Amino acid sequence: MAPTSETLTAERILEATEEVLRRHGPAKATVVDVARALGVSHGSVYRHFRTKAVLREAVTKRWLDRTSERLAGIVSDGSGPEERLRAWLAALFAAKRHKAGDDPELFATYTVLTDENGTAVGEHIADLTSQLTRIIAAGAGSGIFTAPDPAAAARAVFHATGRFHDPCYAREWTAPGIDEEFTAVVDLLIRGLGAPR
Amino acid sequence: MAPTSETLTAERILEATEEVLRRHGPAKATVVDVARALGVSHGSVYRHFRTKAVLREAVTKRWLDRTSERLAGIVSDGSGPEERLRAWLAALFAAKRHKAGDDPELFATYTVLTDENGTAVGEHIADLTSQLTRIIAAGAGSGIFTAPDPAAAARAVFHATGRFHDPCYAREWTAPGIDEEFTAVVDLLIRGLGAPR
DNA sequence: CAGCTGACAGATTTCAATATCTGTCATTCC
DNA sequence: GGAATGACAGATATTGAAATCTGTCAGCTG
Repeated sequence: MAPTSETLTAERILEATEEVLRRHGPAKATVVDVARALGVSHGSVYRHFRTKAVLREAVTKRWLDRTSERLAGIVSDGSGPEERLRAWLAALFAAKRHKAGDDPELFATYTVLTDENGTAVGEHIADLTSQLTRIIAAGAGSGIFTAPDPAAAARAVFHATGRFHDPCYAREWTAPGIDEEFTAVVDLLIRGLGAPR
Repeated sequence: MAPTSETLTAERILEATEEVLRRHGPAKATVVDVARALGVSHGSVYRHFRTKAVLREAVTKRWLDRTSERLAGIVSDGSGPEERLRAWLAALFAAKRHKAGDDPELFATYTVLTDENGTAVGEHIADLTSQLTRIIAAGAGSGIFTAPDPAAAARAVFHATGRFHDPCYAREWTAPGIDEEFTAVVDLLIRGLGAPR
């Protein structure tokens, strides 16, 4: 709909694809739609992305990366390890919950995208657990946490909090009492990580 | 296919329904199929179950209850609270993993049934957390665990181990390293529950 | 000549007609 | 007379023909 005369870049295609996905949903978003939105032929899109699947994967990666980048800021903020871990987990929960709550349809769209795309999700999770590992390793370094293997501890914490960040639980994120549940799990985990007294 | 002349009971209908679901899958299992399997008219089935949804719910409940009952045995076995908690969580994981692994198609069928049936699932989860509560309360009573609110602690433990019993993770239950992940999470939780040293 | 186009083959999706199913109930059967 | 039947209306699912989409590529365009 906007036949801009700028040169066609992968970036512009990704933006247009996001827009088409937002408008039409994952099932009806076609490469032809994306091309039309850019005012080019669909053959041109295939010059930048070999297949529709590759294009969708790129969009998915961008979306996931935006969350990772926001959280990265918390990893090295000023507070102590325990506060930082709490803040990071709370921020992860808040980020996912907002994505799901603010625009449920768009969230459903991206849930479909992530489902069809294990690789991008795997990298995203690796990203997140690596951030968690840094927080826990710092805590172990300063004697606040006991963690012989910080990476393993990070994975355990990540898995144990799945209920508060995994999309398959999204419908429960609006349930009353969910914040208490979150706090209960995080408290338990932090007690578990704590150095013996 | 088996026009037995026994009287038609709810029990017999449930058995036939399980069989039809096993054979045809959740999408194609019809009330007419169930009636045919019993050698009766479908009107007779409606005498015992008001709607198809009610029938499916009853089948779902039976299936879930079978798991609950198996686990109930562990709640009051001889060992100490920590071992009992470990054994119970491991048994829950093992039960679910076997259900998923032994007959993936049947598991997929019941996953559809549980998805369409929040109430039965809710009761099943209430059942399980109540068993967990008893274990944790016993541990708190003998000073092994610290748990001001055993029911809340039980819910936290149940949520934190979701990765190892929630059907939405079933595809990861065959991944290598899953046992180490399970142990890591359980260790962390048990450390978190432990009385301060 | 680098980038774009649009026609094309095969795969996939849509849509409307057709068939089946759900749930009811007047009637039949023991 | 209590349980079972089967015909029925409306809802849902299946099917196959037509439309659309994906991915390719020979040729156009600036």
